[in-house]
Amino acid sequence: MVTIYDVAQACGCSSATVSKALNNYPDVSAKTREKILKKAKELGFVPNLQARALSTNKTWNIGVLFEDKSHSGLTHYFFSQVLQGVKEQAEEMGYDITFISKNLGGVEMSYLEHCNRRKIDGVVIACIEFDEPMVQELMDSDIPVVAIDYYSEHISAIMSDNFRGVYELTKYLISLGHKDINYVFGHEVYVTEERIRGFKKALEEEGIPFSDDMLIKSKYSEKQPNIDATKVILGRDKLPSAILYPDDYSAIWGINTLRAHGLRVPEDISVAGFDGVEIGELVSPRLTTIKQNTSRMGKQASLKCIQMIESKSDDFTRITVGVELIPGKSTMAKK
Amino acid sequence: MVTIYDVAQACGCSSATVSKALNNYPDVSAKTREKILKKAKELGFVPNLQARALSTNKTWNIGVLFEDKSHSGLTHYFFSQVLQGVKEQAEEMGYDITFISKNLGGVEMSYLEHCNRRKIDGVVIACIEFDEPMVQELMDSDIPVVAIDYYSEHISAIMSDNFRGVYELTKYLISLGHKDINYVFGHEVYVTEERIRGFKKALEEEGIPFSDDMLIKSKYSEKQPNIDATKVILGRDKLPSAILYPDDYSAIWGINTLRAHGLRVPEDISVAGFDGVEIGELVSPRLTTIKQNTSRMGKQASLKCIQMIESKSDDFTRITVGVELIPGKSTMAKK
DNA sequence: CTAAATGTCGAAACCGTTTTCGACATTTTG
DNA sequence: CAAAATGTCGAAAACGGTTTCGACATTTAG
Repeated sequence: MVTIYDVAQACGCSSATVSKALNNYPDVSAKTREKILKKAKELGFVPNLQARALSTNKTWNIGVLFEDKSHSGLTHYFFSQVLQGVKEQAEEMGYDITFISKNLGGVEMSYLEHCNRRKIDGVVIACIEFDEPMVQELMDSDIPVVAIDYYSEHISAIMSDNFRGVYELTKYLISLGHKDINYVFGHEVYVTEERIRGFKKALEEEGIPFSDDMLIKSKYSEKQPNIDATKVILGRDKLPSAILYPDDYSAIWGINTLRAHGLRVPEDISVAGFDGVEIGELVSPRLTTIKQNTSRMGKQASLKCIQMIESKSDDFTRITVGVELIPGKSTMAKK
Repeated sequence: MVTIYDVAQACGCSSATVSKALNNYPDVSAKTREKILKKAKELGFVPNLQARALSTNKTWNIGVLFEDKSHSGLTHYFFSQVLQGVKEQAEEMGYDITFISKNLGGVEMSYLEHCNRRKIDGVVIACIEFDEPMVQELMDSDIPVVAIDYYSEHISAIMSDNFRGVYELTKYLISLGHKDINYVFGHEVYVTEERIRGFKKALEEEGIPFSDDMLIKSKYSEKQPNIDATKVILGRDKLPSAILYPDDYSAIWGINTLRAHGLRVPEDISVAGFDGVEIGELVSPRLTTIKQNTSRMGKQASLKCIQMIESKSDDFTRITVGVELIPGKSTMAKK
């Protein structure tokens, strides 16, 4: 391995000067700088990031907390796109991203300790159980943290405009003549609350009375709970004319369940999803859904995280990313 | 930040002894070890990985090359599962994974240089254009490298049993009475060659003559090429009774194209995919496909990479991961 | 022309570990 | 009991950079 000392020797100068030349310090003459850069390239010098980090205390590394708890791989269909955004933006700005786990070098440890050992510059948290004490510990630390789809007073966060999403979706259904709408919703976190708020708001604005049984509790991205929720609806005396599901996958399971029960979608009942993952395009009928701008969410997360790192400001911000209504063929005007 | 020196001072011993105690060296008495460990915990000592890496030359870090060139996100549906396997296995063995890009700290560089700066211990390459000179440079370096779905004489690689996959799929179709089978195949890489070999072998064993026009060239995971390929088939005088597509997505686009042409699947024509991603389950008719064991592929990649790192052996191995036929409803017995 | 300002460089300390090797104390062996 | 072996520890160098501060040379100001 050729070091800064080798370059110094080859140039007949000190390591300090080499370091300065390489880092564009002003106090090195153009001539020596030239010579040093040339020699460095010639010798194939590659700076050692650990050594540099040791003295600068900056690793150009942002950690990502991302667990596929269900091991279903399904959560990936949404979050892997977010992750791609995180990755692209970080790379563009010169940062690497590495996953934070509970094990380093064979030693079990908390997420925070992992970050501290690696001297991670900042962290993006996505797709994880935010209530875990370990996650909270990390968010409470003084490492810059950006969360995706999580609400807290003292943390920067990126979220879709969930309120507006469901609001617009519901308005759209109402505009198609639907009044009897059910909303199968995911587990109770802030994101879900916002969506339900959007649902109620749309109903209210259109003068449709809300009642609790319009809401059916389910889970995000899980098969059985959504099949069960659908069966609950099917067991009722009077069927709604439209159903919203927590996400696109759930909607598809819902559609399959409705069909198995002899109902046609959208002729007998309209169905909409949420997320706007590619699958909605492929399935027939093409799913009506709200598309989240996953790439933008990821990029914003990286951007915000890096801003926090570089400004050393610990001011937190909540950034809302716009969503888009995708009218498909799984919904139609009520007859 | 509390360092090893702080611990040493608090214990009234030298930093060397602290280091030894922490790393289970034999030449430190049980008593002092106890005291050191206790004090270290008390003071909240967290070892600095960069400092350690500087002297041990080991970073507990494996790099991952993973580019979503098409930006479609689609490649992710398969590779994100592989990646999950890579991640899980690496984490279990104490390694972190970080993505390798062409930019570090705002400086453009090759993948190899990136690895060298970070002193990555080893690399897993997946989902990338292997022909790129930069990728070749990395594979030719003396960093341990494991590739996924790539064939080369001097590189360790993980691959599905592609030959057997298409072989069994074809045999299955033949067992359903199909003789007139077309194979829409992806771009020409080793994986594809193997699959075509499996296709031919199955035909041969069943005494069905092979002809070149049974093969239609297309691309993996891309919409238009597969629609086009399907149209080529539709334009022929005599339609086949079954079509194999390069992957599940392509199969679905194929099905949609066939339907748009008035054909029913599977009644008029049988269709099969490849990969076994979840979407095949959701779509109707449920797709007949070959399921690749993505998780296992990823885990094997990490495992092999770490073995190479730790044994310092540069012997390369090719590991083949078994596949599974998933009979669905997109194929049926020929009438 | 002298004093001050500026430009260019290097010695050395520092970042936080690991590891070698020798010193010393203690125990074992003969 | 002396010699040898063993156990326990620390000084110091090494890993590969960055950065401060002072030295010296050169240019500018007065």
